[in-house]
Amino acid sequence: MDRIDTSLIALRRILRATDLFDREIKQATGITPVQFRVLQVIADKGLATAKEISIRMRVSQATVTSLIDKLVRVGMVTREKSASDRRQINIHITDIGQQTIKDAPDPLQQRFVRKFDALEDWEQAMLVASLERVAAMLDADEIDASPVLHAGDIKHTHDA
Amino acid sequence: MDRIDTSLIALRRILRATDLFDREIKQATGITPVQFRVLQVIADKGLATAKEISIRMRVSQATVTSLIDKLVRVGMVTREKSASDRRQINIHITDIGQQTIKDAPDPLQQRFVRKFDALEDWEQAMLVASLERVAAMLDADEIDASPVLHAGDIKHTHDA
DNA sequence: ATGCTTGCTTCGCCGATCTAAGTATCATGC
DNA sequence: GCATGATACTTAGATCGGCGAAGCAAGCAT
Repeated sequence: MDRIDTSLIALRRILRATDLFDREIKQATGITPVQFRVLQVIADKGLATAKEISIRMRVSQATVTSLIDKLVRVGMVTREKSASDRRQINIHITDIGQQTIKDAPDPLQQRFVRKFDALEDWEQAMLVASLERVAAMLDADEIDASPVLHAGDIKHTHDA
Repeated sequence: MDRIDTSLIALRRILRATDLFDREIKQATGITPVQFRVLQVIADKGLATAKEISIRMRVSQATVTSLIDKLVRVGMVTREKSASDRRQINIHITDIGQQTIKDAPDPLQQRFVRKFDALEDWEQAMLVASLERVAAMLDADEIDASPVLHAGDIKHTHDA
């Protein structure tokens, strides 16, 4: 088996792993991974408009509306008309929502951090370099700097 | 320490890139990414049973049935009862299906292969090692390299 | 004031996914 | 040989995420 195959298989394993972690988030939080992501986006600044969310998640506003509906229903966010522009709706995260994010285990990252810490220094350096390399290889050219990822979005890190 | 953040960000970029490629597949092939994956699995050996597919893709058989239905409808695969075990249905890929895969080879793979080939030998070796390492780090423990994974195998963290 | 634009919701639809409940077939034990 | 149970698949019915089109409400521009 050549290197390319090996690499691709490893990549798929990585993707699959994130996929599995999606399911864990669902278990842990009671909401779906997608809804959780919305919650994260809102939590990022404490509030957000539907438009912002739809852009960051690259889905339609219609989809955002229905996702917000669900989060409102379980009391994790609230809708409030913007004072400055009454067309806009500010979506605020509630204490419950905040707590949900805080309690969410985020196993993908935890696992990664734990194992990463255990590596030798040179190995860490190699991994970092390699991951960046691969990311650069795969990145579409026009990707903006603030990715919001699927797969439950590896959170915690204030990404740049 | 910053290496972790850097790594996580790179990981996100990788995941995001694959997400974008999903959409490209849809565009290029006319079928959905999921259906395309089914097609790939079948193409892998020329034929497959529903059971095999459901295991490899980690979805229920019911899901596979409906996906196969769609591929049959567009003439990319055919169903044929197995001679040896008449409970089984062998799903064969048709010329059209074959052509679809050929014409729309996984763009992720394409891009990766192209860039990978351009790397120095030592760099290729490093990437392979690193990707495998990361995959191993992220893989749930009970999930292993090769073949079988049931949906039921996925452990949900009760206490850990 | 009239009309265009923007932000959000509603509506009707589809795809992927699941569980539960079938149907058909095989494999075993008696 | 046949009843019992396991296997392989399909059907039925549900939920969720997603979309586009149409609608409504509020700003903006001329």
